[in-house]
Amino acid sequence: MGFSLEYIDAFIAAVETGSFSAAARRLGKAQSRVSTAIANLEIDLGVVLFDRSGKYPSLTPEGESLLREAREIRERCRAFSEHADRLAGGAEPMIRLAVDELVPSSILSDLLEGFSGAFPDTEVELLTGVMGDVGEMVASGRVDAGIELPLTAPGDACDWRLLGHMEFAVMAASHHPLARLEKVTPRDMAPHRQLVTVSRKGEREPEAFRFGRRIWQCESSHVIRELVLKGQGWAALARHQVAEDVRAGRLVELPVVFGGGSFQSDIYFIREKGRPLTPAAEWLADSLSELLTRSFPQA
Amino acid sequence: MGFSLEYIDAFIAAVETGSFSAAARRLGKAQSRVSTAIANLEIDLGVVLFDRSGKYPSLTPEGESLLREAREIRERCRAFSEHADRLAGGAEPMIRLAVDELVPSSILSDLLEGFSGAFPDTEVELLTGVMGDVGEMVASGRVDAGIELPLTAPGDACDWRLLGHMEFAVMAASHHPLARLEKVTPRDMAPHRQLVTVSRKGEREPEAFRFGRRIWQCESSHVIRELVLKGQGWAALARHQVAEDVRAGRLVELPVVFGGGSFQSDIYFIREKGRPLTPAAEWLADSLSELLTRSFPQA
DNA sequence: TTGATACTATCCGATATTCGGATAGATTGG
DNA sequence: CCAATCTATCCGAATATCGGATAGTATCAA
Repeated sequence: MGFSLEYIDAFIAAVETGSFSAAARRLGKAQSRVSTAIANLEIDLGVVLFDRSGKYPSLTPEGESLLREAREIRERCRAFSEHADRLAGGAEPMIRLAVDELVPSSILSDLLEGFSGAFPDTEVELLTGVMGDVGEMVASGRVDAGIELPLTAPGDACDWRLLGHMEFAVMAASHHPLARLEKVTPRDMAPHRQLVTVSRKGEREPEAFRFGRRIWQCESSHVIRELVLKGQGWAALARHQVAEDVRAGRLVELPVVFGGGSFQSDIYFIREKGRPLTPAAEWLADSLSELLTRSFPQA
Repeated sequence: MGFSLEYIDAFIAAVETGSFSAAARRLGKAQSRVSTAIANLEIDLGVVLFDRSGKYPSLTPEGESLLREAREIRERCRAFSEHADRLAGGAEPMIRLAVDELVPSSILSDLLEGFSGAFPDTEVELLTGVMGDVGEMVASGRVDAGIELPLTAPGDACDWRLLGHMEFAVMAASHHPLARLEKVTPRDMAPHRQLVTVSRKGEREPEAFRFGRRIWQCESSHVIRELVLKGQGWAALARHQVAEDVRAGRLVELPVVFGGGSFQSDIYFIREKGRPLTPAAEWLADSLSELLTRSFPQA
C-alpha cells in the first residue's frame, strides 16, 4: 500500500473534472503530475482505473467501484484535519461532568444533544452522584464541572453559580397507613420506616429531618421511589420526580404540619476553583441555566 | 492538509508501541523518521500529540482525541487497498441481474444475503420482469444474468441452465361464482373475466389458455392476485404465491377438467451466449440452484 | 479530408523530500 | 552514579516530486 494521498486526490479530481488536464488545473499542478500519479496508483493497486482509449478518460467499472472508497479516505482525512483545527483553536478534547441524580434525564438528554451539536469534537464523561458527592468529584479534579444539590450552600472550595430550585415533599404510597391521616405530625411518622438518601461520603439529610424510628439509607433516589411506591416507607422526594405517580394516585403528598426545615434545594453549577471557564463549560452552564429555569424556576 | 499516510502510520505505531523508537522498529524505519514524522504531523495539525517530558512519550488529551480518526483513516486505506486487491484478483465490481417476478422474494433475500458475504465488493443491480422480458434483458446486455420462466424453452440466444419447476393452478376467490362448481369447463369459465399476465414485450399466455371472453392483461402477478382476491376474475397463478390465500380459504383452486396445456413452468438461469462464467455469476447460479430445488424440486 | 484544439504519456533537469546512520542530550531504574 | 534507552537533530546520499517541453492521439468543425 504505497499510494499517497496525492494519488487519491488526483484520482478524485480526474473523475470529477473529466480529464487529467482539468484535474491538474484544479489541483494547481502540472498535467504530467496527475498523469503519473494515476499511473502510479494503478500500478500500486493492480487495477486499471481509467479507460484511456478516447480523448477523455472514462472510469472503468473497477475504477467506479473504488471511487467511493477513495472519496471516503479523502473525507476521513478532511474530518481529521478539521478536528485538529478545532482542537488547535482551543476546543477541548473532553469534558467530564458530574450530575446530581435528581436532575431529570430529559434535561440531561436535551443538554447533551445540544452539546454534541455545538462541540462535535468534545467527548463527554458523565458521572452521577448525590449531594456532596458531586462537589467532591469537582474539588478532587475527577470531573471538570458538576450540577450539585448540596445540603448546605457551597463554600469556597469551588466556583459556583445558582441555576434554580428543586422542590421536595414528604411522600408515601396511597395505600400506606399515613396516607389516611388528615394531618401528619412527626409523632405519626415515627413508627413508620423512613427512607433517607445517603451519599457515598456518608452525608444524609439533616438530623432534624429524620423522624423515623426505623431508617433505611439508600444512595439512589430511584430506588427510594420504588420502595415508597411499594409501601415500604415514607420519604422526602423531589416533586418533579414523582409528579406522574401523584397524578396517577399511586403516591400522595403527606400533609405534614411542622416546619422542620426547608423543602427546597438549590441547584448549583460548580467548577474547580480558579480554573478558567473553558468554552465548553461555559456553554454547558448557560444551556443548563436555561433548561433548568424552564423546569425549576427560581423563586 | 499536507500530512501524508506515513505520518499517520508513525502516529498510530508510536501510540501502540509506546515509544518512537519501538514504532520505528515495528515500521522497519529509522527512529529519526518516526520522530520527524510526528513532529511534522504536529506542525501540520497545529496540535501537540505527545507529551515528551518523560522518557516515553505520552498522548496528550488532544492526541487521544485525534487517534480515533487517525485509525479510521488507516482503516479506510486498508479497505481501499484490499478492495483493489480483490478486484485485481478478478472480483467483479458489479453484477446486474434480472429476475422473474414470480421468484419468491424470500429466496431473493436469502440469495443476496449470501452473495454479499461471498462477494463483498460486488455491487448488485436487480431488475424484475416477467416471461420473455428477462431473456431480452440478458440478450441485449442490459443485465449479466437472469432467472427466467419462459413461455417456451429457451433457444440458443442465451446460455441456460435448468433450475427447477414452478407449478401453476387456476384460481378464483372463494366467493367467486366459479368456486361453487364441482367441475369447471372452458365453457363455464368463458363468461367470467380472465386475468392474464403480459410482458413488456407483449407476450401473453398462449392462446389455448385464454378462455375468458373478457380479458384483462396485467404485467404484475401481484396485482393479478389482488384482483382475483377481490373477485374481479380468475387466473392461473403460481401455487407458492397463493398458498397462504388457499390455506386461509380466501382463494380456491378451480377443478378444471381439461388438459389444455402444462400447468408447470421451467425455471432457468440464463446468461449471455458465449460470455465466460464469472465467479459471481457462477456462485449465483449454484446458490440459486440450491435454493430453488429446495422450494421447487425438479420432477 | 484536413486542420485546429485539447487531451495523455513520457522524458528531462532542477528542486525538495525522504532515507538511514550518527550523535548529543535527557530520563529512568538499579 | 552508571548503564540502558529514549528523543531530537544533523548529515550526506538516495529518491521522489516538481513544472515544462514534446510527441502521439482523439475529437470536432470546416
